[in-house]
Amino acid sequence: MTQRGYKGTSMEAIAAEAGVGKPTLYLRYKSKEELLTAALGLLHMADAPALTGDLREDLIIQLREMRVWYTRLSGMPMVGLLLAEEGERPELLAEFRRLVVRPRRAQIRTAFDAAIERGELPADAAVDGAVEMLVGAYYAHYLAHGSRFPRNWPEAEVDLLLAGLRPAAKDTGRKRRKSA
Amino acid sequence: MTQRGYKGTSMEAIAAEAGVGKPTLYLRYKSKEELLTAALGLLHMADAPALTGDLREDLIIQLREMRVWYTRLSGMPMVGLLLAEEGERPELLAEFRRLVVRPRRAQIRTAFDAAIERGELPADAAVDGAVEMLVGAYYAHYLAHGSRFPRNWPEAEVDLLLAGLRPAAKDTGRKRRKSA
Amino acid sequence: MTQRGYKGTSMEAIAAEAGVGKPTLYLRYKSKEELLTAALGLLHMADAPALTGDLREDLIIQLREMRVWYTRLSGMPMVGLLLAEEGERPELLAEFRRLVVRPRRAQIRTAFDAAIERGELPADAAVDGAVEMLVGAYYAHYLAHGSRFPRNWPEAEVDLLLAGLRPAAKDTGRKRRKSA
Amino acid sequence: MTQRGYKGTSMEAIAAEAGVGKPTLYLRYKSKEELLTAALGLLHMADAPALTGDLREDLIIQLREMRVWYTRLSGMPMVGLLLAEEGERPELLAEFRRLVVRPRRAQIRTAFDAAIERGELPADAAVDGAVEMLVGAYYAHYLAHGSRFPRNWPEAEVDLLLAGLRPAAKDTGRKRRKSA
DNA sequence: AATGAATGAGGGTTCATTCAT
DNA sequence: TATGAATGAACCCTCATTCAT
Repeated sequence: MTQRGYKGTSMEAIAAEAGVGKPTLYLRYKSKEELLTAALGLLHMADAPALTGDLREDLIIQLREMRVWYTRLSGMPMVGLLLAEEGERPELLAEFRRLVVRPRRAQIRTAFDAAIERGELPADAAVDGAVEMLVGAYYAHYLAHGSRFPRNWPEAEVDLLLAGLRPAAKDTGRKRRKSA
Repeated sequence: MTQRGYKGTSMEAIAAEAGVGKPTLYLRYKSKEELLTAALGLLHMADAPALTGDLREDLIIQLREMRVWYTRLSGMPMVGLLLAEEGERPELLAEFRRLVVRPRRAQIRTAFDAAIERGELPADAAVDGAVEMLVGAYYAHYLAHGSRFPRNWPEAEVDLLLAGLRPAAKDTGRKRRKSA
Repeated sequence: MTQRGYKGTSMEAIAAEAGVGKPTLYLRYKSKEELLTAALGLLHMADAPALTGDLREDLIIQLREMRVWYTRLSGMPMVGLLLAEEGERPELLAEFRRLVVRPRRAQIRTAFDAAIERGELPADAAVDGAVEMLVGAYYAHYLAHGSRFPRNWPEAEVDLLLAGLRPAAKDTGRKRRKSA
Repeated sequence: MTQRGYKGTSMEAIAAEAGVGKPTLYLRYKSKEELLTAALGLLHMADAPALTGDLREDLIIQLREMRVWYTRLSGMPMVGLLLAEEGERPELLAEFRRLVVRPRRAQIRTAFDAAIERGELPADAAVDGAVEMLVGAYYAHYLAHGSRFPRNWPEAEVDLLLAGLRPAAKDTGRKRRKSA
């Protein structure tokens, strides 16, 4: 389903893939919409990885996981589907938010919160904005370049986020220019 | 078209919206695909706004424009469509990249480059990554919260990007916590 | 189907005639072409009638059967369809050759071969040409006069073929002038 | 038109081929049907070739011409079209009969009649049947084998017709077995 | 509980035909 | 006289959905 759009995904195909007859699907789900909503439920995220005690490390891990998750589950085509269908079927996107978007953000926030607790970050750090930039960079990169990411992509993003562009005093030396 | 996915967008509907008969569409476009590709061509971006000489200001203007553009043109449902259909019709996404994604990035880069020239930023600043985070934040926010953005969203994002999360010495005072 | 040309034969019409819905046809046949090809398969010829031991009699029986077959199955419109569509869909004509044309010719040849074996005909008789003239006369008559044939048409054709036009010595008395 | 069936021939194509706009066709012909009927009128046959004084020769010439005519004008697909459409548009076949079938038969008859006059054939020879067999052999051969004819096909057919299969007394030596 | 068979509705596309010029 | 542009109707085909078993 995640590959061909809402209309492009046929009950026939779903039934065939599941090895059952079409009417059987209707025993369990009242309609295609209900079935797809339920199918989203299978997209549970992995449990949060243990925190390492180092914010940079934690964020890199999160980005890596995010990339893996999206790659494995054809996440971007699916997100596309949800965005495209939002006007007609907002529950699908809502469900995705509940099951994927919010949990992922919560995980990342946890890393930030731990850093704040450790005093690594000020208590009023713009955590929400930071989360948005981190995960957003993934979407932006995908949209611009497709599914190929440079190997050190998570590190580069995290370093950039943490240090900011404008060197407050001296360059930390971590920043790199990305090509492409 | 931008609201219902490739399969969900019927020539019938397009024709009706245009106030013409279906065959009339086929006078101008050989197929649905051609029509949609051509439709993407109408999504030209506005010309780059003049640079103000202040990087922060320039970036904020860019983000504001981006938001306006996406809002007016139902950009996110359309991006969704392109992502969802990428597997089947990659030319559509490619065209969108050519017409929208790359030009927008180029505009933003111009602002960064000017800042570098002015000495506001080091010559090796991670401009690509920064661009990706800025525009990505838009996608991420939309995906998480829909089309409603806080009024000061551009400022918040830009400040965060420029200063970074980790205060080099003392807080600049510009950062704010966003409230979801 | 046999009445209106390939393009003129609509799945809708076929479905209606069969008393089912259009999609039902697609359950059994992947496309219109497949359906028509399969429909040709139903045109099996009857088994060869037993040989009588008299060539003239055998040929007359064959021609009679041919006429009945074509009349009953709207054979000429169908042949027309196949000829008309040969450029676009040569498999249809090929199938017809396999299922109808060749078997009929084989049956008629059998009668000739038996006659040769009995010594009624010389071993080098132009059997192929004779077959072609016999069945061809049917097509020619239909093309010139439509589906109405004189009652003694088979006899007249056969006698003419067997004796030839040019009386070798004495008229056999069997030939008759046909009246258009 | 002769290549693609009634429905398969579009006014668009005809207009394009004629180098005019579609509406122009409607100035001259009230409908597609009328246009096609008129188009049949262009299929005039060549004038009858002069008689040679030898029946066999004359018939061979006729068959040769027939073959050339049909080959050049895609006659068989056209005949197919007419037969296929007979149920719906009998005028087309009627016109073809008037313009082509009957004139050709008349020409062939002329050859026979001359032979009768010369005393080469008995006055009551089955001329109609003979004509039918000659031209029919063309159709039958085409139907069975397509547009490829053996080089000596006219001679073989004529000889067979004139002498008949059954040797009245002695083989004339002209008959040949055709292969395929 | 499960399904093979059936279908109404609709999609993209093409065609003969007609306006408006 | 000629045509570019438009269209109603129809065609092939697919899909979500439902019977009948």
